Amino acid sequence: MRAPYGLNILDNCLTCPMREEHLFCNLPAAAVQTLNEIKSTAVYPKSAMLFIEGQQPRGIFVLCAGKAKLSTSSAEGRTVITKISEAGDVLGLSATISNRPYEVTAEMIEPGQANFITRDALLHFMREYGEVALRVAEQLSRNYYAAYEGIRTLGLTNSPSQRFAKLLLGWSNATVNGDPLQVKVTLTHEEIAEIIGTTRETVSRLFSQFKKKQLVQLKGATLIIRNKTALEQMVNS
Amino acid sequence: MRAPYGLNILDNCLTCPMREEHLFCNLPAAAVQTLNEIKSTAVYPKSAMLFIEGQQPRGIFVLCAGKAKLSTSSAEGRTVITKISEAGDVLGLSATISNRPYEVTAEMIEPGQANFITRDALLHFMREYGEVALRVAEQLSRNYYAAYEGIRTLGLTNSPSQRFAKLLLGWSNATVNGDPLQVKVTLTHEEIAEIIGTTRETVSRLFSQFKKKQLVQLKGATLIIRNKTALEQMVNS
DNA sequence: GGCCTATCGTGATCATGATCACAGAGCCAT
DNA sequence: ATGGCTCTGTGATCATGATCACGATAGGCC
Repeated sequence: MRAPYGLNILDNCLTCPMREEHLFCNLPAAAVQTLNEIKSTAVYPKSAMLFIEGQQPRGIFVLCAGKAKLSTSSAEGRTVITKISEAGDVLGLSATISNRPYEVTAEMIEPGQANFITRDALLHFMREYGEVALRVAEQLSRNYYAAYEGIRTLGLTNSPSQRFAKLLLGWSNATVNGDPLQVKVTLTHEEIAEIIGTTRETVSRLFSQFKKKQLVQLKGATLIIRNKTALEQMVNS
Repeated sequence: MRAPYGLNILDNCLTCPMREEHLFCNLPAAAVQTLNEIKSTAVYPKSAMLFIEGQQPRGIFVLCAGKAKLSTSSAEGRTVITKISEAGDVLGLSATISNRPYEVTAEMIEPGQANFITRDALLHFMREYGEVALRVAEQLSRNYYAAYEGIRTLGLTNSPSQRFAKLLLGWSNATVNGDPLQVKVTLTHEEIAEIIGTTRETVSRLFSQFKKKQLVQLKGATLIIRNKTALEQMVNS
C-alpha cells in the first residue's frame, strides 16, 4: 500500500511496538478494540499544520511517522520552538483534556502520518477504562516535566553558547542506535535559533566557533561531536 | 485552637471553600469521607522546606495557609523561582503521580499550614474513585499550562525590563479584592530577580527607572501602578 | 543548464545587562 | 541604643549577543 508523499501507510501506531512507555501500551484487549474503533489515520505532507496555537482543541494526535515541530509565537512575530516531536509522541493532550485552546502550533517538518482521536471519544474512553485515565495522567506528568526542563534551560543558563552546547548533547543522547557522536542535523539555523532562544546569526557563529575550537565537525548534514567533555563543561559552567 | 507560629489551625482545607476549581471540590460524599481519612495536617514556620528538588516523592501537599516559593537550582548555584504558591495550591502532584523526584524545592516564605497525602494513599484513592483520576489529570494540565506560560515568558521576551513589567501586571491581576492597582510586595529584590531571570542589581535599577518614568510608585511595601497602559505596551513591545 | 528562493557566513556597530565594589538603610535581638 | 544581620541603591566597567547589511551557497524546478 502506497500513500501520497511517498510514504507507506502504517495500519496502526497507537499500541506498544512504537514506544514502551506509550500512552496506550499494554491495555486490556477490550480497550484496544475500542481504541481501534475511535481512532482515524491521516497522512500529512511537509509543512502541514496538525493544529494551531489558539484553536479550540479537537482531539489528540499520535504521531506514527515523520517529525513535527511544536512552537509558540508572540504577537510581535517572535517564535519559540518547544519540542521536535517524533514517532510515538502524543500531541495536543493537555489542551484536549483541559478543553483549553491548543497552546502550541504543531507543524510537520517532514512528511508523516498520525492517528487522531476526537476529544469526546477520548474522554469517553477514559471514563470507560479507568486504566486509561491513569495513563493519561502519567503522560501529562511527562509533558509537564519536559516543559519544566525547558524552563530550567531557559532560566538557568545565560548564554546562547551554553544552550547550544546543551542542545547538541541532547541530540547525541537521543540517538537511538548507532554512534551517539554522530548526529544528523535536519533543522535550519533559524529553527535552532528558535529552540535555544537566540538569532540565526548567532547560531551560525556558534557553529563556526565550535568548529574552530575542535568541539564539533560538520560533514554535510552530519554533525560529529569531537570533544564531548568540553561541551559538557560548557553546559555546567 | 492555637497553633505554633501564631497561626490558627484550620481543620480542613482540601475541599471546596478554598478554591472553586480545586482538585477535590464537589466529590461524592464517600470520596470526601475517604479523603479525610487519608489526609494529615501540619503547620510550618517561615523557611520550612516542604520538599526539596531531587527527593523521591513522598506525596502531595495542599497548601491551606501561607505562601511557598517553588524553585529549582543549577549546580552552579543559579536559582529560578517558578511559582509563588498560595492557599489552595497543590504541590508535588506531578512528581508524585509519575514517581519521579520532586522537580522543585518548595519553601515556605511565610508561616502556614498544609494537608499532606501520601503517594500510596493518593494512587489508591484515584483507583477507587475514577472521578478523582480525571480531576488529577485536569490539575496536571493546569500545571502544564502554567509551566508553558513560564516558557513563553522566558523565551519570547528579551529584556528583564519586559519581564519585570509583565510580573507587575501579573501581580495586579492576581489581586483578589480591593484596588487592582495596589499590590503588596512581599518578595525581596533577590527573589524577584530569580523570578524574572536577572540579577538583584538589575531589579533595583528597574524599580528606580519605573519610578522615575512615573510607571509605578512605592509606599512602604505597597506598590501602586500609576500607568498600566504603558506597562502593557512594554510587555508587547 | 540556469534561474529563484531559502539558507548560510560574516563584518561592523551598538545597547544592554552582568559583574564587581561599596555605601546606606532597615530591622531584630541582646 | 548598639551591634550585626539582611536587604537595598548606585557607580564604573566590560563582555556579549542583537541588529543591520551584505554577499555567498545551495538546492529545487522549469
